Amino acid sequence: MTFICRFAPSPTGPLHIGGVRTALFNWLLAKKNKGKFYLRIEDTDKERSKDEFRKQIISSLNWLGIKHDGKEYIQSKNIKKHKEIADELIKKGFAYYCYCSEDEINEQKEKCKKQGIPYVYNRKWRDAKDLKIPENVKPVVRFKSKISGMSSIKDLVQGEMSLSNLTIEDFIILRQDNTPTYQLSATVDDHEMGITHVIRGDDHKINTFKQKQIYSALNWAVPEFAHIPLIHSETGKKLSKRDKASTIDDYIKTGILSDALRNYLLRLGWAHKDKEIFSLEESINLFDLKGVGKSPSKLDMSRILSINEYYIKHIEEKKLFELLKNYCEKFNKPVKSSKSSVILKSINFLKNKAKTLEDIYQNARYILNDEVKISAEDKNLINQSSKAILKDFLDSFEKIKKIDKNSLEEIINKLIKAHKTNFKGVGQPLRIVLTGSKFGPAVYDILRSLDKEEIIKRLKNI
RNA sequence: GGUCCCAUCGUCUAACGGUUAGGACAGAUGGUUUUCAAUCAUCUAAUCGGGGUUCGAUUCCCCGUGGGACCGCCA
Repeated sequence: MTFICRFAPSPTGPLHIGGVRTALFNWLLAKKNKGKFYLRIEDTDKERSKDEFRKQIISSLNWLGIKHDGKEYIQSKNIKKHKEIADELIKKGFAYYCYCSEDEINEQKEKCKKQGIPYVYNRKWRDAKDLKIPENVKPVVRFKSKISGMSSIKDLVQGEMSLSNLTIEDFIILRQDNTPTYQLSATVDDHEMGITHVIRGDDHKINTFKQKQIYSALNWAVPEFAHIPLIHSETGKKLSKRDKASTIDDYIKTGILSDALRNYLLRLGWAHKDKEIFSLEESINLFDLKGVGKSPSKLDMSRILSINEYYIKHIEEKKLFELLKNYCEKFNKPVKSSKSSVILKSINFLKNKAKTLEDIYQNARYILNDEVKISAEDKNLINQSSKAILKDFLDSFEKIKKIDKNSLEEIINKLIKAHKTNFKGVGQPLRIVLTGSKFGPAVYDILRSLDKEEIIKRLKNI
């Protein structure tokens, strides 16, 4: 069996992390089964669709490593076909013109509200042979939805879902301005693209019942559906664009690695035994719909950071350096080319206490900046005796020929004895003077990553 | 409100109807290192409630409770 999957976002806003996960699951399923993964831009809402969002969606997907097969489908280009299908449905008696004005509909809704009963369009024009067609109303086209019995769908994630057909109204497939609605366009396009598996958010469950009726009216093969639970924000609500960390760009800016985010998203609502870390290859091989849970899951930033930390520590250092360089360039954090080689050489310890690329950058600032700024608070930590230690250090340091662990250890151990202190007594003031911070890489690492003159300069600065 | 769906540590989740209910993140404690946010070790912590079915229920069924989604001429 061939698997043809798709991701069909509308370019009405930046892609958020829930959408990314939907795309990922579709892509994984396609790759696993050596099928196809298509991208369809659903841009039929002309008012809200923006080309910049289309671009943002594609670049977000690419950043995660998700590439669609073939060229992207632009839904609006297929409108003519959608209309033809609407006509066909009318001819075959599966759809009809409805001349109810918007006022009339609103009236109905009001009435229902007052009576406390749920609104469903009253199907006034469904079989209206004797009704007089009003001249001043442009009609919409409605699909003749089933009015009796039950429908059920075997969902690959949700299992059996069923509902009474009466709860589905005669939904609109062609608007007053003769443009197709989502229910029609998506169904026609999925059919034309030969989609075999639709993985989408479970907010589409009801749509599936509607769309399935269109499939059967047209005698089209119905694809398999898998409705995955939505991702909730940390506060437990539906993820919205207002949530801070909701778009891919937010994560890129934080300094999250794409492999880490892919791994996190994969494990959110899906599991394979006790396994936590999945390489790209393992993701593809091990992913299955059976492992997807039915309940919504909350976003957990500390977990994202933790997985990110893992990837930072485990990927090849050269690659990490490239990622860091790109990150700094993108976010306007200057890295002089003269410092580049030092950073590359030092990345093995700069990454040590870092959860994000931003953290690595912060750890590297003492290399990148020529001026060391020491906060007043840290300056207070350097008292008179610390100054004496630093001075003695400088004297001995200037004399050594080669900066290596042995020579440095010798100096520092002598100082510890001479000043009757411990390593901290020497190490902390040294770190503050050299980096401007109490925290950071090991003192020996710092000393070996800076030029001798630079160290002397900084030591004299106190 | 109507319809549909869901329910295991704080979070993500594992567990052919039989496990001391497991792992990871977070949290706590302790060790180590050179400051620590690194590292190692240990610990705390869950089957929403009530009924069934069964020798036995986290697992199956019903009811309740809680949460979510949908209810657009948006997608």
